Amino acid sequence: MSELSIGVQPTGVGGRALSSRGLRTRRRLLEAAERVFAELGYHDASIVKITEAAGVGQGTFYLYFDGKKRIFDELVLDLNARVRRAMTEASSKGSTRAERELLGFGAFFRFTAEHPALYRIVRQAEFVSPAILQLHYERLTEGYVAGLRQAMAAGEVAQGDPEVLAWSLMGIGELVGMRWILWGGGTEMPERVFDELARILVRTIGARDLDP
Amino acid sequence: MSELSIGVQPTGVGGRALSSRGLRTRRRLLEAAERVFAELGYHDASIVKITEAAGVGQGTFYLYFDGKKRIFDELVLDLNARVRRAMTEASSKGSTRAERELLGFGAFFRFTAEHPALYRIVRQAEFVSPAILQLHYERLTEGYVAGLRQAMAAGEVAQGDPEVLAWSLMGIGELVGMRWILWGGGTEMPERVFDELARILVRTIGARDLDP
DNA sequence: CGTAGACCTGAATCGGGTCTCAGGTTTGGG
DNA sequence: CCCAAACCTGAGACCCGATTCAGGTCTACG
Repeated sequence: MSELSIGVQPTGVGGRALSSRGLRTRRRLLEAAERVFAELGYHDASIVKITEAAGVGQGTFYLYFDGKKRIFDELVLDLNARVRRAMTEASSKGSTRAERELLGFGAFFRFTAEHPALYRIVRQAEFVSPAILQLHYERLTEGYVAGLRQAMAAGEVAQGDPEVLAWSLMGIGELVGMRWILWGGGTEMPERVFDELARILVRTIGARDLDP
Repeated sequence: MSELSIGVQPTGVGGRALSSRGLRTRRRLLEAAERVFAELGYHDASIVKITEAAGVGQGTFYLYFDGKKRIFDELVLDLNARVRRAMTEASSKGSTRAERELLGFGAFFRFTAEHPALYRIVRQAEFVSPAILQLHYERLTEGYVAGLRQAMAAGEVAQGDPEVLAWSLMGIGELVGMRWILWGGGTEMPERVFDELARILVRTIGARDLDP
Protein backbone atom coordinates (compact mmCIF):
# COMPACT_ATOMS: atom_id res chain seq x y z
CA MET A 1 0.00 0.00 0.00
CA SER A 2 3.00 2.25 -0.09
CA GLU A 3 2.01 4.48 -2.96
CA LEU A 4 -1.74 4.55 -3.29
CA SER A 5 -2.86 7.96 -4.28
CA ILE A 6 -5.90 8.47 -2.14
CA GLY A 7 -6.96 11.86 -1.06
CA VAL A 8 -4.08 13.41 -2.95
CA GLN A 9 -3.67 14.36 -6.57
CA PRO A 10 -3.27 11.18 -8.63
CA THR A 11 0.10 10.72 -10.29
CA GLY A 12 1.58 8.41 -12.87
CA VAL A 13 4.02 5.68 -11.95
CA GLY A 14 7.05 7.02 -10.16
CA GLY A 15 5.08 10.02 -8.97
CA ARG A 16 5.07 11.74 -12.37
CA ALA A 17 2.78 14.78 -12.30
CA LEU A 18 -0.12 14.62 -14.73
CA SER A 19 -1.59 17.14 -17.11
CA SER A 20 -5.35 17.33 -17.47
CA ARG A 21 -5.07 15.03 -20.45
CA GLY A 22 -3.16 12.50 -18.37
CA LEU A 23 -5.68 12.81 -15.57
CA ARG A 24 -8.49 12.09 -17.96
CA THR A 25 -6.78 8.99 -19.35
CA ARG A 26 -6.09 7.74 -15.85
CA ARG A 27 -9.74 8.15 -14.88
CA ARG A 28 -10.83 6.40 -18.06
CA LEU A 29 -8.67 3.43 -17.13
CA LEU A 30 -10.11 3.32 -13.63
CA GLU A 31 -13.67 3.37 -14.91
CA ALA A 32 -12.93 0.71 -17.48
CA ALA A 33 -11.32 -1.40 -14.77
CA GLU A 34 -14.44 -1.14 -12.62
CA ARG A 35 -16.56 -2.46 -15.46
CA VAL A 36 -14.15 -5.19 -16.46
CA PHE A 37 -13.39 -6.44 -12.94
CA ALA A 38 -17.09 -6.45 -12.10
CA GLU A 39 -18.00 -8.41 -15.17
CA LEU A 40 -15.12 -10.84 -15.46
CA GLY A 41 -13.57 -11.01 -12.03
CA TYR A 42 -9.97 -10.37 -11.16
CA HIS A 43 -8.65 -13.49 -12.78
CA ASP A 44 -10.20 -13.09 -16.20
CA ALA A 45 -9.77 -9.36 -16.30
CA SER A 46 -6.61 -8.76 -18.26
CA ILE A 47 -4.70 -5.60 -18.90
CA VAL A 48 -5.52 -6.04 -22.55
CA LYS A 49 -9.24 -6.07 -21.82
CA ILE A 50 -9.04 -3.08 -19.52
CA THR A 51 -7.12 -0.99 -22.02
CA GLU A 52 -9.48 -2.04 -24.79
CA ALA A 53 -12.48 -1.03 -22.68
CA ALA A 54 -10.80 2.28 -21.97
CA GLY A 55 -9.92 2.76 -25.62
CA VAL A 56 -6.18 3.19 -25.10
CA GLY A 57 -3.13 1.18 -26.07
CA GLN A 58 -1.72 -1.50 -23.82
CA GLY A 59 1.43 0.40 -23.09
CA THR A 60 -0.55 3.38 -21.83
CA PHE A 61 -1.70 1.38 -18.84
CA TYR A 62 1.81 1.24 -17.44
CA LEU A 63 2.15 4.99 -17.56
CA TYR A 64 -0.45 5.17 -14.77
CA PHE A 65 -0.41 1.92 -12.83
CA ASP A 66 2.27 -0.53 -11.77
CA GLY A 67 0.15 -3.50 -12.66
CA LYS A 68 -3.15 -5.24 -12.26
CA LYS A 69 -3.07 -5.45 -8.48
CA ARG A 70 -2.36 -1.77 -8.10
CA ILE A 71 -5.34 -0.59 -10.11
CA PHE A 72 -7.49 -3.11 -8.24
CA ASP A 73 -6.46 -1.75 -4.85
CA GLU A 74 -7.23 1.74 -5.94
CA LEU A 75 -10.64 0.66 -7.16
CA VAL A 76 -11.52 -0.86 -3.79
CA LEU A 77 -10.56 2.29 -1.96
CA ASP A 78 -12.43 4.41 -4.47
CA LEU A 79 -15.62 2.38 -4.11
CA ASN A 80 -15.20 2.40 -0.34
CA ALA A 81 -15.01 6.16 -0.21
CA ARG A 82 -18.03 6.50 -2.48
CA VAL A 83 -20.27 4.10 -0.60
CA ARG A 84 -19.38 5.68 2.72
CA ARG A 85 -20.12 9.12 1.40
CA ALA A 86 -23.52 7.95 0.15
CA MET A 87 -24.36 6.33 3.48
CA THR A 88 -23.19 9.20 5.63
CA GLU A 89 -25.09 11.74 3.58
CA ALA A 90 -28.30 9.76 3.73
CA SER A 91 -28.14 8.89 7.39
CA SER A 92 -27.37 12.45 8.46
CA LYS A 93 -30.94 13.32 7.51
CA GLY A 94 -32.42 11.15 10.27
CA SER A 95 -33.22 12.37 13.74
CA THR A 96 -33.17 9.16 15.79
CA ARG A 97 -30.49 6.54 15.61
CA ALA A 98 -32.97 4.00 14.27
CA GLU A 99 -34.06 6.37 11.56
CA ARG A 100 -30.46 7.16 10.66
CA GLU A 101 -29.74 3.46 10.50
CA LEU A 102 -32.55 2.81 8.07
CA LEU A 103 -31.58 5.73 5.87
CA GLY A 104 -28.02 4.45 5.80
CA PHE A 105 -29.15 0.99 4.78
CA GLY A 106 -31.34 2.45 2.08
CA ALA A 107 -28.38 4.36 0.67
CA PHE A 108 -26.24 1.27 0.80
CA PHE A 109 -28.79 -0.73 -1.15
CA ARG A 110 -29.19 2.00 -3.72
CA PHE A 111 -25.45 2.22 -4.18
CA THR A 112 -25.25 -1.54 -4.54
CA ALA A 113 -27.95 -1.54 -7.18
CA GLU A 114 -26.06 1.08 -9.15
CA HIS A 115 -22.60 -0.39 -8.59
CA PRO A 116 -22.74 -4.16 -8.38
CA ALA A 117 -19.00 -3.88 -8.73
CA LEU A 118 -18.85 -3.08 -5.03
CA TYR A 119 -19.76 -6.62 -4.09
CA ARG A 120 -17.96 -8.41 -6.79
CA ILE A 121 -14.77 -6.47 -6.34
CA VAL A 122 -14.79 -6.48 -2.57
CA ARG A 123 -15.20 -10.23 -2.48
CA GLN A 124 -12.31 -10.70 -4.83
CA ALA A 125 -10.18 -8.66 -2.50
CA GLU A 126 -10.19 -11.51 -0.03
CA PHE A 127 -7.25 -12.94 -1.94
CA VAL A 128 -6.06 -10.32 -4.28
CA SER A 129 -5.37 -7.92 -1.49
CA PRO A 130 -6.46 -9.00 1.99
CA ALA A 131 -5.11 -5.86 3.60
CA ILE A 132 -7.26 -3.70 1.36
CA LEU A 133 -10.31 -5.79 2.16
CA GLN A 134 -9.67 -5.30 5.84
CA LEU A 135 -9.24 -1.58 5.34
CA HIS A 136 -12.54 -1.46 3.47
CA TYR A 137 -14.49 -3.05 6.29
CA GLU A 138 -12.67 -1.19 9.02
CA ARG A 139 -13.37 2.15 7.44
CA LEU A 140 -17.02 1.22 7.17
CA THR A 141 -17.14 0.28 10.85
CA GLU A 142 -15.33 3.32 12.14
CA GLY A 143 -18.10 5.80 11.55
CA TYR A 144 -20.61 3.21 12.58
CA VAL A 145 -19.03 2.57 15.95
CA ALA A 146 -18.85 6.26 16.75
CA GLY A 147 -22.53 6.78 15.96
CA LEU A 148 -23.62 3.76 17.95
CA ARG A 149 -21.54 4.68 20.99
CA GLN A 150 -23.13 8.10 21.02
CA ALA A 151 -26.61 6.62 20.70
CA MET A 152 -25.86 4.22 23.53
CA ALA A 153 -24.76 7.06 25.76
CA ALA A 154 -27.97 8.86 24.94
CA GLY A 155 -29.91 5.74 25.88
CA GLU A 156 -31.30 5.56 22.39
CA VAL A 157 -30.13 2.03 21.67
CA ALA A 158 -29.38 -1.00 23.83
CA GLN A 159 -26.17 -0.87 25.86
CA GLY A 160 -23.29 -3.08 24.76
CA ASP A 161 -20.10 -3.24 22.76
CA PRO A 162 -20.71 -0.98 19.77
CA GLU A 163 -18.10 -2.80 17.71
CA VAL A 164 -19.82 -6.17 17.81
CA LEU A 165 -23.09 -4.47 16.98
CA ALA A 166 -21.55 -2.56 14.09
CA TRP A 167 -20.16 -5.70 12.46
CA SER A 168 -23.47 -7.46 12.96
CA LEU A 169 -25.29 -4.68 11.19
CA MET A 170 -22.81 -4.67 8.33
CA GLY A 171 -23.31 -8.39 7.98
CA ILE A 172 -27.06 -7.98 7.71
CA GLY A 173 -26.64 -5.34 5.02
CA GLU A 174 -24.17 -7.42 3.11
CA LEU A 175 -26.16 -10.62 2.86
CA VAL A 176 -29.59 -9.06 2.48
CA GLY A 177 -28.14 -6.84 -0.24
CA MET A 178 -26.60 -9.81 -1.94
CA ARG A 179 -29.78 -11.83 -1.82
CA TRP A 180 -32.30 -9.23 -2.93
CA ILE A 181 -30.29 -6.80 -4.98
CA LEU A 182 -27.40 -8.67 -6.52
CA TRP A 183 -29.42 -11.79 -7.15
CA GLY A 184 -32.75 -10.08 -7.40
CA GLY A 185 -32.31 -8.93 -10.95
CA GLY A 186 -30.03 -6.01 -10.23
CA THR A 187 -32.82 -3.55 -9.65
CA GLU A 188 -34.17 -2.19 -6.41
CA MET A 189 -35.02 -3.95 -3.21
CA PRO A 190 -38.69 -4.97 -2.89
CA GLU A 191 -40.49 -2.73 -0.45
CA ARG A 192 -41.85 -5.73 1.37
CA VAL A 193 -38.34 -6.93 2.15
CA PHE A 194 -37.12 -3.53 3.21
CA ASP A 195 -40.05 -3.08 5.59
CA GLU A 196 -39.39 -6.45 7.11
CA LEU A 197 -35.73 -5.59 7.39
CA ALA A 198 -36.60 -2.33 9.13
CA ARG A 199 -38.39 -4.24 11.87
CA ILE A 200 -35.43 -6.58 12.25
CA LEU A 201 -32.93 -3.73 12.42
CA VAL A 202 -34.89 -1.87 15.05
CA ARG A 203 -34.87 -5.00 17.18
CA THR A 204 -31.19 -5.66 16.53
CA ILE A 205 -30.02 -2.28 17.71
CA GLY A 206 -32.52 -2.38 20.55
CA ALA A 207 -33.89 1.01 19.61
CA ARG A 208 -36.16 2.73 22.10
CA ASP A 209 -38.27 4.01 19.28
CA LEU A 210 -38.23 4.76 15.61
CA ASP A 211 -39.58 8.29 16.02
CA PRO A 212 -38.03 10.84 18.37
CA MET B 1 -23.36 -28.67 -12.49
CA SER B 2 -24.24 -31.51 -14.72
CA GLU B 3 -21.95 -34.11 -13.32
CA LEU B 4 -21.02 -33.26 -9.77
CA SER B 5 -20.79 -36.39 -7.76
CA ILE B 6 -22.47 -35.41 -4.55
CA GLY B 7 -24.25 -37.88 -2.43
CA VAL B 8 -23.31 -40.65 -4.83
CA GLN B 9 -20.22 -42.74 -5.19
CA PRO B 10 -17.46 -40.56 -6.66
CA THR B 11 -16.25 -41.54 -10.11
CA GLY B 12 -13.41 -40.61 -12.38
CA VAL B 13 -13.96 -38.49 -15.47
CA GLY B 14 -16.44 -40.01 -17.81
CA GLY B 15 -18.08 -41.87 -14.97
CA ARG B 16 -15.30 -44.43 -14.69
CA ALA B 17 -15.83 -46.58 -11.59
CA LEU B 18 -13.02 -46.36 -9.05
CA SER B 19 -11.22 -49.00 -7.06
CA SER B 20 -10.35 -48.28 -3.45
CA ARG B 21 -6.96 -47.15 -4.64
CA GLY B 22 -8.55 -44.69 -7.04
CA LEU B 23 -10.92 -43.49 -4.35
CA ARG B 24 -7.99 -42.79 -2.04
CA THR B 25 -6.12 -40.82 -4.70
CA ARG B 26 -9.23 -38.81 -5.48
CA ARG B 27 -9.71 -37.92 -1.82
CA ARG B 28 -6.05 -36.96 -1.53
CA LEU B 29 -6.48 -34.55 -4.42
CA LEU B 30 -9.58 -33.03 -2.85
CA GLU B 31 -7.84 -32.48 0.47
CA ALA B 32 -4.80 -31.03 -1.21
CA ALA B 33 -7.06 -28.71 -3.18
CA GLU B 34 -8.70 -27.46 0.01
CA ARG B 35 -5.32 -26.53 1.43
CA VAL B 36 -4.00 -24.98 -1.75
CA PHE B 37 -7.13 -22.99 -2.62
CA ALA B 38 -7.37 -21.71 0.95
CA GLU B 39 -3.78 -20.62 1.02
CA LEU B 40 -3.32 -19.25 -2.47
CA GLY B 41 -6.78 -18.51 -3.78
CA TYR B 42 -8.28 -19.81 -6.97
CA HIS B 43 -6.11 -17.76 -9.24
CA ASP B 44 -2.73 -18.72 -7.85
CA ALA B 45 -3.69 -22.28 -7.14
CA SER B 46 -2.45 -24.29 -10.11
CA ILE B 47 -2.97 -27.89 -10.99
CA VAL B 48 0.75 -28.35 -10.58
CA LYS B 49 0.60 -27.09 -6.99
CA ILE B 50 -2.42 -29.21 -6.15
CA THR B 51 -0.87 -32.37 -7.53
CA GLU B 52 2.41 -31.60 -5.77
CA ALA B 53 0.57 -31.10 -2.49
CA ALA B 54 -1.25 -34.37 -3.05
CA GLY B 55 1.96 -36.13 -3.98
CA VAL B 56 0.81 -37.34 -7.39
CA GLY B 57 1.81 -36.61 -10.96
CA GLN B 58 0.17 -33.84 -12.96
CA GLY B 59 -1.54 -36.21 -15.31
CA THR B 60 -3.21 -38.05 -12.47
CA PHE B 61 -5.37 -35.04 -11.76
CA TYR B 62 -7.20 -35.44 -15.04
CA LEU B 63 -8.14 -39.00 -14.27
CA TYR B 64 -10.45 -37.66 -11.56
CA PHE B 65 -11.45 -34.11 -12.43
CA ASP B 66 -12.23 -32.28 -15.65
CA GLY B 67 -10.27 -29.26 -14.59
CA LYS B 68 -9.66 -26.65 -11.97
CA LYS B 69 -13.22 -25.35 -11.86
CA ARG B 70 -14.68 -28.81 -11.38
CA ILE B 71 -12.61 -29.66 -8.32
CA PHE B 72 -13.39 -26.23 -6.93
CA ASP B 73 -17.14 -26.72 -7.26
CA GLU B 74 -16.93 -30.02 -5.53
CA LEU B 75 -14.96 -28.47 -2.71
CA VAL B 76 -17.61 -25.82 -2.11
CA LEU B 77 -20.36 -28.42 -1.94
CA ASP B 78 -18.26 -30.57 0.34
CA LEU B 79 -17.59 -27.73 2.77
CA ASN B 80 -21.22 -26.72 2.60
CA ALA B 81 -22.40 -30.17 3.59
CA ARG B 82 -19.89 -30.34 6.42
CA VAL B 83 -20.67 -26.96 7.95
CA ARG B 84 -24.39 -27.63 7.79
CA ARG B 85 -23.97 -30.96 9.47
CA ALA B 86 -21.94 -29.34 12.25
CA MET B 87 -24.52 -26.60 12.77
CA THR B 88 -27.53 -28.89 12.70
CA GLU B 89 -25.98 -31.31 15.12
CA ALA B 90 -25.10 -28.58 17.58
CA SER B 91 -28.38 -26.70 17.40
CA SER B 92 -30.48 -29.82 17.84
CA LYS B 93 -29.26 -29.94 21.43
CA GLY B 94 -31.07 -26.71 22.35
CA SER B 95 -34.57 -26.55 23.71
CA THR B 96 -35.66 -23.03 22.81
CA ARG B 97 -35.18 -21.43 19.43
CA ALA B 98 -32.83 -18.84 20.91
CA GLU B 99 -30.74 -21.53 22.50
CA ARG B 100 -30.65 -23.50 19.28
CA GLU B 101 -29.62 -20.35 17.46
CA LEU B 102 -26.69 -19.75 19.78
CA LEU B 103 -25.54 -23.35 19.59
CA GLY B 104 -25.66 -23.18 15.82
CA PHE B 105 -23.58 -20.03 15.78
CA GLY B 106 -21.09 -21.60 18.12
CA ALA B 107 -20.72 -24.57 15.80
CA PHE B 108 -20.32 -22.29 12.81
CA PHE B 109 -17.53 -20.38 14.52
CA ARG B 110 -15.78 -23.55 15.56
CA PHE B 111 -15.98 -24.89 12.04
CA THR B 112 -14.64 -21.64 10.69
CA ALA B 113 -11.72 -21.72 13.09
CA GLU B 114 -10.86 -25.23 11.97
CA HIS B 115 -11.53 -24.67 8.26
CA PRO B 116 -10.69 -21.12 7.26
CA ALA B 117 -10.98 -22.53 3.77
CA LEU B 118 -14.74 -22.21 4.12
CA TYR B 119 -14.54 -18.43 3.95
CA ARG B 120 -11.76 -18.13 1.51
CA ILE B 121 -13.20 -20.61 -0.89
CA VAL B 122 -16.77 -19.43 -0.65
CA ARG B 123 -15.77 -15.86 -1.38
CA GLN B 124 -13.84 -16.93 -4.42
CA ALA B 125 -16.93 -18.69 -5.66
CA GLU B 126 -18.52 -15.33 -6.37
CA PHE B 127 -16.72 -15.40 -9.70
CA VAL B 128 -15.41 -18.83 -10.20
CA SER B 129 -18.83 -20.35 -9.93
CA PRO B 130 -21.70 -18.02 -9.03
CA ALA B 131 -24.29 -20.77 -9.24
CA ILE B 132 -22.42 -22.83 -6.69
CA LEU B 133 -22.14 -19.83 -4.37
CA GLN B 134 -25.86 -19.33 -4.58
CA LEU B 135 -26.45 -22.99 -3.89
CA HIS B 136 -24.22 -22.76 -0.83
CA TYR B 137 -26.16 -19.92 0.71
CA GLU B 138 -29.52 -21.28 -0.26
CA ARG B 139 -28.84 -24.62 1.32
CA LEU B 140 -27.75 -22.84 4.46
CA THR B 141 -30.97 -20.82 4.57
CA GLU B 142 -33.31 -23.69 3.86
CA GLY B 143 -33.02 -25.38 7.21
CA TYR B 144 -32.90 -22.01 8.86
CA VAL B 145 -36.17 -20.82 7.41
CA ALA B 146 -37.95 -24.00 8.41
CA GLY B 147 -36.76 -23.70 12.01
CA LEU B 148 -37.69 -20.04 12.24
CA ARG B 149 -41.13 -20.54 10.74
CA GLN B 150 -41.85 -23.19 13.31
CA ALA B 151 -40.62 -20.98 16.14
CA MET B 152 -42.76 -18.13 14.87
CA ALA B 153 -45.82 -20.34 14.83
CA ALA B 154 -45.04 -21.35 18.39
CA GLY B 155 -44.81 -17.70 19.34
CA GLU B 156 -41.22 -18.22 20.36
CA VAL B 157 -39.76 -15.53 18.13
CA ALA B 158 -41.08 -12.30 16.63
CA GLN B 159 -43.55 -12.69 13.75
CA GLY B 160 -42.37 -11.79 10.27
CA ASP B 161 -40.90 -13.14 7.06
CA PRO B 162 -38.58 -15.95 8.13
CA GLU B 163 -36.52 -15.65 4.98
CA VAL B 164 -35.43 -12.08 5.57
CA LEU B 165 -34.61 -12.98 9.13
CA ALA B 166 -32.61 -16.03 8.08
CA TRP B 167 -30.45 -14.03 5.69
CA SER B 168 -29.92 -11.37 8.33
CA LEU B 169 -28.73 -13.96 10.80
CA MET B 170 -26.39 -15.51 8.26
CA GLY B 171 -24.97 -12.09 7.59
CA ILE B 172 -24.25 -11.54 11.23
CA GLY B 173 -22.48 -14.87 11.47
CA GLU B 174 -20.48 -14.22 8.36
CA LEU B 175 -19.08 -10.84 9.26
CA VAL B 176 -18.59 -11.46 12.96
CA GLY B 177 -16.82 -14.71 12.10
CA MET B 178 -14.64 -12.94 9.61
CA ARG B 179 -13.71 -10.18 12.02
CA TRP B 180 -12.99 -12.21 15.14
CA ILE B 181 -12.01 -15.61 13.83
CA LEU B 182 -10.50 -15.20 10.41
CA TRP B 183 -8.74 -11.98 11.35
CA GLY B 184 -8.44 -12.73 15.01
CA GLY B 185 -5.43 -14.97 14.70
CA GLY B 186 -7.28 -18.04 13.53
CA THR B 187 -8.07 -19.31 16.97
CA GLU B 188 -11.33 -19.18 18.87
CA MET B 189 -13.77 -16.39 19.31
CA PRO B 190 -13.22 -14.34 22.50
CA GLU B 191 -15.87 -15.16 25.09
CA ARG B 192 -16.59 -11.49 25.57
CA VAL B 193 -17.54 -11.12 21.91
CA PHE B 194 -19.66 -14.22 21.87
CA ASP B 195 -21.59 -13.09 24.95
CA GLU B 196 -22.21 -9.74 23.39
CA LEU B 197 -23.27 -11.43 20.18
CA ALA B 198 -25.68 -13.64 22.13
CA ARG B 199 -27.48 -10.56 23.41
CA ILE B 200 -27.66 -9.14 19.92
CA LEU B 201 -28.99 -12.35 18.42
CA VAL B 202 -31.70 -12.71 21.04
CA ARG B 203 -32.85 -9.20 20.21
CA THR B 204 -32.64 -9.81 16.47
CA ILE B 205 -34.85 -12.85 16.44
CA GLY B 206 -37.13 -11.18 18.97
CA ALA B 207 -36.95 -14.20 21.24
CA ARG B 208 -39.40 -14.37 24.06
CA ASP B 209 -36.75 -15.79 26.29
CA LEU B 210 -33.46 -17.64 26.25
CA ASP B 211 -34.62 -20.33 28.65
CA PRO B 212 -37.79 -22.36 28.11
C1' DC C 1 2.52 -66.82 -11.32
C1' DG C 2 0.80 -64.13 -15.46
C1' DT C 3 -1.87 -60.79 -17.29
C1' DA C 4 -5.73 -57.45 -18.22
C1' DG C 5 -7.18 -53.46 -16.69
C1' DA C 6 -6.67 -49.75 -13.70
C1' DC C 7 -3.57 -46.50 -12.38
C1' DC C 8 0.28 -43.26 -12.63
C1' DT C 9 3.78 -40.19 -14.75
C1' DG C 10 6.05 -35.77 -16.31
C1' DA C 11 7.95 -33.84 -20.56
C1' DA C 12 6.03 -31.45 -24.23
C1' DT C 13 2.53 -28.70 -26.52
C1' DC C 14 -0.31 -24.93 -26.73
C1' DG C 15 -2.52 -20.77 -25.47
C1' DG C 16 -2.76 -16.60 -23.31
C1' DG C 17 -1.10 -12.97 -20.10
C1' DT C 18 2.24 -9.27 -18.45
C1' DC C 19 5.24 -5.88 -19.33
C1' DT C 20 8.86 -3.34 -22.34
C1' DC C 21 10.47 -0.34 -25.70
C1' DA C 22 11.57 2.20 -29.85
C1' DG C 23 9.25 5.29 -32.20
C1' DG C 24 5.05 8.21 -33.44
C1' DT C 25 1.53 11.93 -31.89
C1' DT C 26 -0.42 15.72 -29.24
C1' DT C 27 -0.22 19.80 -26.41
C1' DG C 28 0.78 24.21 -24.52
C1' DG C 29 3.82 27.97 -23.58
C1' DG C 30 6.97 31.17 -25.78
C1' DC D 1 4.37 29.06 -35.71
C1' DC D 2 7.78 26.03 -33.16
C1' DC D 3 9.59 22.81 -30.08
C1' DA D 4 10.18 20.26 -25.74
C1' DA D 5 7.65 17.65 -22.77
C1' DA D 6 4.03 14.78 -22.10
C1' DC D 7 1.49 11.36 -23.97
C1' DC D 8 0.36 7.31 -26.68
C1' DT D 9 1.09 2.95 -29.28
C1' DG D 10 1.13 -2.17 -30.21
C1' DA D 11 4.27 -5.74 -31.67
C1' DG D 12 7.01 -8.93 -29.47
C1' DA D 13 10.04 -10.90 -25.73
C1' DC D 14 9.21 -13.48 -22.00
C1' DC D 15 6.78 -16.28 -18.67
C1' DC D 16 3.60 -19.50 -16.76
C1' DG D 17 -0.17 -22.54 -16.42
C1' DA D 18 -3.65 -26.04 -18.33
C1' DT D 19 -3.98 -30.09 -20.61
C1' DT D 20 -2.35 -34.17 -23.35
C1' DC D 21 -0.23 -38.51 -24.28
C1' DA D 22 2.93 -42.31 -25.00
C1' DG D 23 4.73 -45.25 -22.14
C1' DG D 24 5.71 -47.31 -17.43
C1' DT D 25 3.83 -49.44 -12.88
C1' DC D 26 0.62 -51.71 -9.80
C1' DT D 27 -2.89 -55.22 -8.44
C1' DA D 28 -6.63 -58.44 -8.32
C1' DC D 29 -7.86 -62.61 -9.89
C1' DG D 30 -7.94 -66.83 -12.69
